[in-house]
Amino acid sequence: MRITIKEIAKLAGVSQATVSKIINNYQDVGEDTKKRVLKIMEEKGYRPSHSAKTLASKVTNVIGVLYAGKVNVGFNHPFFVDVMDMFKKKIGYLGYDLMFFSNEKFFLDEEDYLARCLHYNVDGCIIIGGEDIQESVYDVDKSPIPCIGIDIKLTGEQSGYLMTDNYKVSSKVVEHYYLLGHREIAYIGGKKDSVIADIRLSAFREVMGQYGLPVREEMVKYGDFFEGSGYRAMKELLHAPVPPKAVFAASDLMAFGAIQAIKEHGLKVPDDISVIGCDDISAAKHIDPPLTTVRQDSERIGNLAARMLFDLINHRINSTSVMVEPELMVRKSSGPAYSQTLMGS
Amino acid sequence: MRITIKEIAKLAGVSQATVSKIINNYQDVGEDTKKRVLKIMEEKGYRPSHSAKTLASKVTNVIGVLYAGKVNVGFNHPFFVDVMDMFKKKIGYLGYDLMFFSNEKFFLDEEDYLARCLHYNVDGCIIIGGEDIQESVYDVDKSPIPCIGIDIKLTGEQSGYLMTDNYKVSSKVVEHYYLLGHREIAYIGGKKDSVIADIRLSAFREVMGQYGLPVREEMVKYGDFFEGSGYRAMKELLHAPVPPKAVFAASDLMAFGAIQAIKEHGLKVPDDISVIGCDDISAAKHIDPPLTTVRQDSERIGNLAARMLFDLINHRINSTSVMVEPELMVRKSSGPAYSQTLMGS
DNA sequence: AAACAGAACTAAAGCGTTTATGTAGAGGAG
DNA sequence: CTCCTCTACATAAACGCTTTAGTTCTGTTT
Repeated sequence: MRITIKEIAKLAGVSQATVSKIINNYQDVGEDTKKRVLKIMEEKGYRPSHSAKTLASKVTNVIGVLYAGKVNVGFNHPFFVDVMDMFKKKIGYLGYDLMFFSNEKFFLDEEDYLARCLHYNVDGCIIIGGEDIQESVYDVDKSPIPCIGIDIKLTGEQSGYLMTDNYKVSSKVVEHYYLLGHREIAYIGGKKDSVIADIRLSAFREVMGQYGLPVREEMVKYGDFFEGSGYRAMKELLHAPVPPKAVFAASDLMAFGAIQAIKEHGLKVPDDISVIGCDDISAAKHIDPPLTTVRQDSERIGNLAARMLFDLINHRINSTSVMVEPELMVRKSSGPAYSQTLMGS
Repeated sequence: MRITIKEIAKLAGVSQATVSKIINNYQDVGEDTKKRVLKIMEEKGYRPSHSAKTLASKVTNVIGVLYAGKVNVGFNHPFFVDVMDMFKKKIGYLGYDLMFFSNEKFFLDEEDYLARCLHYNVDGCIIIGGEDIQESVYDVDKSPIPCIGIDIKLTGEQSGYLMTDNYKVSSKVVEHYYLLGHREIAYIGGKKDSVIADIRLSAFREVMGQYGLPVREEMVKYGDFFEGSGYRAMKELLHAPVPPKAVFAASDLMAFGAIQAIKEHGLKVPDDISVIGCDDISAAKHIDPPLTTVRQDSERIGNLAARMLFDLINHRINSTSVMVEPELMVRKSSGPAYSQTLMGS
């Protein structure tokens, strides 16, 4: 059936050990035997068995990919997809393949992430955060398995994490609006219990304070990151006694909803009201007007994640965390505070 | 270190075989021993070793995911991402995990897909097509490993494939335009050597013929599926002696480019020129005007792929292929042929 | 010439499972 | 009471690789 080391050894007239050593680049093998054995392997189409190798050596060269959220953000989350794309490239280059664990039932336990990791004996894993984290992911954080979290704080001995500096997300938006002359900014946030939304909101409040700007509570709304909630929040804002002239939505989709609401209200973006989103999803630059938004550096995060995980696995570093700077993509949906007045005068 | 069957067996006072049988639900084990052993496994936190199990049984419960294209479409291809998302859910439910092979160097060979599959001993694999297929994927098609191709024709004994019915893609667009009164339709296709683009174009020609409509060669342009090429193609079309009133672009991004070109030319969509795209990417409904486009049923494809692969693995079916019907998403970018004239009169 | 060192290789145990084969004991048929 | 059939287990080999601890041989040193 399968061509094994044993057969190669027999054909080459050497021992299994020698063949194994050739495969693994040991030094104590003669040049000529090496050539002869390699030739036979080539001819016979020898393929090493991953399971046998793993069983014997305990090394898999496999990285587990865990989605920690209760709702399966899966593949189609714009930010995580970009991160993973880069991560896969980098970690692949370093010699690892990726294992995606199914979210469905597993041996004995339903959502036992650690069990999955131990089962496959992964060399390390990457944990994708998000909202509504399942507690059981922290079991692998605490285990000796090296792991890197994206948008989730891992504090284990062999863990590290990466996330966008969400404080800077808010501060860049506030600064941009401030420079455009805006003095009041409305905020459409994510779910109240979302960690990230929380950081952004408190950063927003803090930075506003630094610029000496007030934050009226009626100017703060909560959505769910999706379009409809942005639409509804904006409707409410438009019906406030003094509607805002500048809005910061914590996701692009909510910003889309907000723009829709503004248009329906007979106003123009950005002439009457400026809107800034967050994420820079691909649609952002195609809508009307092209959306000013905050872009997370997903490439850099994916790249760093791969490198950090590699170093963690090889004991080159200890537990670390890094905050990655976001970038403000200035497009057409944000404009000066008084353009309307100026045009009207 | 690791808790093994052996230890469980010793603790329970039974043989390894008995423990193994309990894990694998064999019938010849007494109820009370079963309970006792399960309890001990639970207490000791026993986790089966995948590699040992695989080595002994030859079954991995792992599906390999192969991207067959030379350019790494990776995770962020809108259509394939949706397909994979559904596929992962379904196949996970059936008890399989997913292995993504890195595109980078591998043992001995650079791009030897079959080697990867044999190395990991996958139970089956899913092959993601696209443009510029690497010949070596057909090695696994021809091998006894069950595989399902998405947008790639696999004809092996243990293979099957799924793709959108690209004939219908063209025919639905032509029919829609025909019903709106259009009699001439311009076509902006993909790369000349792209299989899928080719099917769509010849289907376009054929269906146009069925409706008795002419296809002037100057109304057929080739792009590369990206925005810029759609923009350039449209520019050319606009400068034709008789510019078209209806355009079918073989990708949404090219449609975006075309719309941009039309706007810059001082014309309106759809009043002056109608545009239809293909893919229904998320941005399509957000642009101005919302794009009429053809949607591939990625959920259905992912779902079917999982089921077919499962049946192939378990010898419930033989080689099969299915064409999945696309859906025309009618939005605002396509309108009646003579609206301009009507409005002008 | 004896002793030794290093290079090139081998033997065999071990990794954690599965599984074919074997067997002890209980119960039923004759 | 013996023989047979089940049931409920046990034994041990096998899976394909790695790795430790040798072993053999060649060449150098004293």
